[in-house]
Amino acid sequence: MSDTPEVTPDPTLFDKVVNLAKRRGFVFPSAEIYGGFRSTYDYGPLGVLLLRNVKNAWWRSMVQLRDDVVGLDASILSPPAVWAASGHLTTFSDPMVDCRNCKERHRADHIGETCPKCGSGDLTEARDFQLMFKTHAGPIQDEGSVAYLRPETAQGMFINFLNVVNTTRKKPPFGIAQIGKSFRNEITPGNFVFRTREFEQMEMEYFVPPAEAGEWFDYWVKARHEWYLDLGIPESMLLLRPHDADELSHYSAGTTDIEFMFPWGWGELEGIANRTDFDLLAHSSASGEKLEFFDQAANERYTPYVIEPAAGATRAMMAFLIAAYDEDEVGGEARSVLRLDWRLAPNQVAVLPLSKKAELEPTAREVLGMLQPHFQCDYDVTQSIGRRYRRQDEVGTPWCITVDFDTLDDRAVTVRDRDTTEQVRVPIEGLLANLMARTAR
RNA sequence: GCGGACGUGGCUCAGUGGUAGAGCAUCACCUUGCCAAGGUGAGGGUCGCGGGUUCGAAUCCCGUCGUCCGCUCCA
Repeated sequence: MSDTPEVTPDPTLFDKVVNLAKRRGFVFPSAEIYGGFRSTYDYGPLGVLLLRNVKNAWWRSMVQLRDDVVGLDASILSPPAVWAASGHLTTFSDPMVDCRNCKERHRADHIGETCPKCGSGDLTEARDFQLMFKTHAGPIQDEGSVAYLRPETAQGMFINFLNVVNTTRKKPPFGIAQIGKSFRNEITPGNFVFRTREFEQMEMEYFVPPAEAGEWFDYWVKARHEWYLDLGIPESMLLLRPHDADELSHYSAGTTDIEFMFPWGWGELEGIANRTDFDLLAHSSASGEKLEFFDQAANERYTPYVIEPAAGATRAMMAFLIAAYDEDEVGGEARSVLRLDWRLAPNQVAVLPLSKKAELEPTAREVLGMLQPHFQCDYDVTQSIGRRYRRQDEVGTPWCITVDFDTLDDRAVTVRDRDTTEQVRVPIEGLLANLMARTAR
């Protein structure tokens, strides 16, 4: 913590971004017409595009651009045996006591007969806090039908370790990547989509020979840090924070968090953990299957160590939104701009006929049809062109294409850039090439 | 789960016991035609939900749901 950069959180930013997200259709509270449902959010027309782009960027960097990582999409419902073996059934269940005097809550196993804050002995009975969502698979709700919603996607990778090894010919070092929903009964969800009970993870389990665990750990910390930088988060808003020994989770021999300067302070985006052989050994002994790798060259059998970069997709989306939020003044008027990387922007291109007059529409639709196979496009004819540029700025659209009356004669359109507001006249026939060149940065 | 604050059209808010308002936004028409122009008109709220007090409740009381802040918790 001593090397924490000198960056100050900006609490007003939280309201601005949350308000923008709601007003422009990124994120809505779930079940809003019924009064809402705590800690759940729905992703609207622009939010689903942004979130999907975040996940696609992760998948591209972790799977598509590598030959040592393969993908997986495992089930969310799973039997108790998985969570008994992983340790979650015990460590995700905390007996808690409340102090009736000062109202503080503590873990029963962390305190004695008295409340550490006020010294009172007037404590409630220990109550069990089960942090996993429990349900029943099948219509009969008895003990034999108990199932859990996964609290992390990681176990899906571990229990499919043999399946992947047997079907892909991968050898350590190699990884299995997965994006999907996880569920935790957080005691205190909050800060918008930062901590929710239902959330989306982007996790990768990288299996390595035990002797190489240290160097791969460093490799992934660096690689993941660079991913956020590459997609536009300033270095000053990111912090690499190694965990102290006493805060390590039950499976970890070492963890480094990538934290982001949220409006309320530093918050975790991603944790890179050395899970050692904890999980494979646990499932091995619980299931009776040998979750090992046989190294032909060395003629030896071993249980790989696992380096895990585990990121929150919804948190990352929020971080990109906050980092991209900007305001500037045009002609004395404040305007807000999302300076999102084009790869993340909900819409990359907006096609805007200069006027609502009918003669512009066929050409504008022709341009739209030409760009849609390559870019997510918006099409907007309502109100003045200046207002439409600003609407697009506010949701981060990098490029606007304006079709005007000259276009009908010269077959050229105006390309307007979000960040520079510069305009260039481009022939329709060269438009796609012009835009492609803008994406190559 | 505890304590505090709060909940009025899509957004920001005014209205503190007498039949719901403003600005912005949205839509239509006219006008304009490259950086939030103007005009006219329209739609939209049983005031989070439920109950109570009262002749009468957005306004007072109780409950509940949700949001924010602080605790507790946080793989």
